[in-house]
Amino acid sequence: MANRVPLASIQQYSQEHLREVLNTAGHRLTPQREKVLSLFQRLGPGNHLTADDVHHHLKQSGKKVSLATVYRSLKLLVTMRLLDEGEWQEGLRCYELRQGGSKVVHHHMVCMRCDHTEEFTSEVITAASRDVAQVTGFELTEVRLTLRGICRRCRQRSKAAAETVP
Amino acid sequence: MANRVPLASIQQYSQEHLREVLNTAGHRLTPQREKVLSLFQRLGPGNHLTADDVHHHLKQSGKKVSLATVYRSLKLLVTMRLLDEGEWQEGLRCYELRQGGSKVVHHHMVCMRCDHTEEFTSEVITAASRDVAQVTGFELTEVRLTLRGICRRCRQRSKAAAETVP
DNA sequence: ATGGATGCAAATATTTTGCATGCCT
DNA sequence: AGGCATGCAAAATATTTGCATCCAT
Repeated sequence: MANRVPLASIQQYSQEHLREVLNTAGHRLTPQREKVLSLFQRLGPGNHLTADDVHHHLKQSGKKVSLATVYRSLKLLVTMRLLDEGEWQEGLRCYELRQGGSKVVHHHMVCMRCDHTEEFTSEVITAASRDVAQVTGFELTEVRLTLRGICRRCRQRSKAAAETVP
Repeated sequence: MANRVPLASIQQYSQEHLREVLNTAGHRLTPQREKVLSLFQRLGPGNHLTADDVHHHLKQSGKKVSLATVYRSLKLLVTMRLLDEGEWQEGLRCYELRQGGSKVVHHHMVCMRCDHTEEFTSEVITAASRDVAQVTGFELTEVRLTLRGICRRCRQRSKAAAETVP
């Protein structure tokens, strides 16, 4: 039987595609930009990295890219819609691989206690968002939903603690 | 006929209520904290201010609160659930008055061209969020949805421009 | 060739913190 | 009174920018 590769994680942009995206917008595909993006691809979708994280990861892999360039690259890759920017952990500006060009919308559920982030998709929410946008005459580019609360694991943990010390 | 006051905007916490909320959590109601919060109440809900904005506004009103204290107050008021924190304009950490203690959830629709922000509510989205949370065993505290795109006004403006120069 | 991109370091901007003093409870 | 809160200034972070040099197109 052939190896199975989860469809959802096939998100490798070919170098050619990357070059085209950048060139079309008057930018260049430099080794640094490639390194930054391929880091996100290596880690897979759902990983949230700060500029500093990216810088460290790259340094550890022996691929040195200056922090300034990391900042510039992240900003560019966001405007190129290859990455998404968000603040998932309190006060940290993070980046993640963008999923299939605004087709696959995914949302986040963040535990305020342990900071664990789960992702999910919801047709209902996407549809509802489209409706709202349409009524308002808004041309929708991006739907981002974040649920915050306490995850199952943390709830059970605190429940157990409460029962131990009644 | 008596004066009409839009119900939705009655969001003035009394000093007593404030004091109680803070004291219960072991904090104090200081003039500074009151000033910060009352600024948000003066401007009304739907206003997004950075720490620096708050500092300036207060300074202009003759009420001086040190920037450090503004930072400390904002952080505290967020944990007290009196304010909400978010990044609506690219790269700016902003705060706004929290609406009716997690009962009235409101979402944001941000125009990427003119940065104008509209707010809206959606029962469908709220309900769907609750469902997702329940299925996952997640105790939901906060639902935050942000739609990004181009607002009607900007779309019309660019359409008009396109027609002028065919 | 040539203009955008990078690295470095310096400049800015943002946020946090130590400490003496003040003031809410 | 006692301890949390403030102001100030300094420190720690985070992000941007000027400029000489490099390199993708």
